[in-house]
Amino acid sequence: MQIGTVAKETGVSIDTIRFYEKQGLLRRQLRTNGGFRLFEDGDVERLKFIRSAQELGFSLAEIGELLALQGEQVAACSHVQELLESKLSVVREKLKELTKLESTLSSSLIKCRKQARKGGDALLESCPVLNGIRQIAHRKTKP
Amino acid sequence: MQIGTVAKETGVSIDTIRFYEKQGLLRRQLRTNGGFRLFEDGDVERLKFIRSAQELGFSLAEIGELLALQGEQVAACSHVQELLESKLSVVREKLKELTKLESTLSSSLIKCRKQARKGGDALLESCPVLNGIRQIAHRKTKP
DNA sequence: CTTGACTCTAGACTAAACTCCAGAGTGTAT
DNA sequence: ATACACTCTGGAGTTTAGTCTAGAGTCAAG
Repeated sequence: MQIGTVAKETGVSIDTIRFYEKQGLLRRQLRTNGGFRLFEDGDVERLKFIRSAQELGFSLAEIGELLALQGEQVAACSHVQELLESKLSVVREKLKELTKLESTLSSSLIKCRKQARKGGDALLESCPVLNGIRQIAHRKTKP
Repeated sequence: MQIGTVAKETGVSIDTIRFYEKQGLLRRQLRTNGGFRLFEDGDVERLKFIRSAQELGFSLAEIGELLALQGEQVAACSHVQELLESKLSVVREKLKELTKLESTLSSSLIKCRKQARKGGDALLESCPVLNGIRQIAHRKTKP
């Protein structure tokens, strides 16, 4: 498979694929005699993994670590265990924050819809969401 | 109030305040004869609003929209609603994937602990996972 | 009036994560 | 064997959200 095909298959641009290779997220590829990179299915998987980890808010550097952890062989090594533990706590922290955010947003949305159904009666300062954010800003008044 | 005071009060740096002004998130401030910016309580509120909206995952551009909407009560709500809806769906998608990752990582960790209890800590040097991470770390050691 | 803390501007710089480009070479269908 | 799509490299440019700098000016106190 050459780079254009991989790009189409993963939705990751050619430039980005080369960039990832440079960053060490993909191994240096096999090449044709002429120097064209040759990819296999594993590389496509890897790219997809990178993309989804990214959507979860991991940086490329972190994804590099995660990729290293993806190896099946969970080694008998306490350092690895530590690493897993810290990654996991990061993930759980993110989960918590996102959950909080989800509920804030969805309750705002409910208020917003309610307001919309009421029609244009309450004009002044009527958007509950904006008011809500204002309140948050106010609550956090700290030195 | 001058800029340093506002910075202290909001936790937003002086540079950042000037940057926000340039970006149109704060109005062009009144000035002293000498050209020093003069701020009022409203500006502090606005900055706090910006900060909390940011924590909810809004970009500065989006925050600019939110701020602009504060004047026009009627149109505001429906536009805010749109923003909210799209934010919310992104957040929910992330939550789903993060949950998946959480379970992957935690099951790896369980395997890892099991292995550790079997007493295989001797092979620290040959741990493939660590080596992988070391390589990345090495790459990142820049001149 | 001088000091010292503060502020001004324009513009350069940073980090991450791409994205684009020129100019050259490669692969393949006809 | 030539056209044409594809790929190569190194390096420059982009975006977001700031951060930093130099060199000049301002303000309040002593």
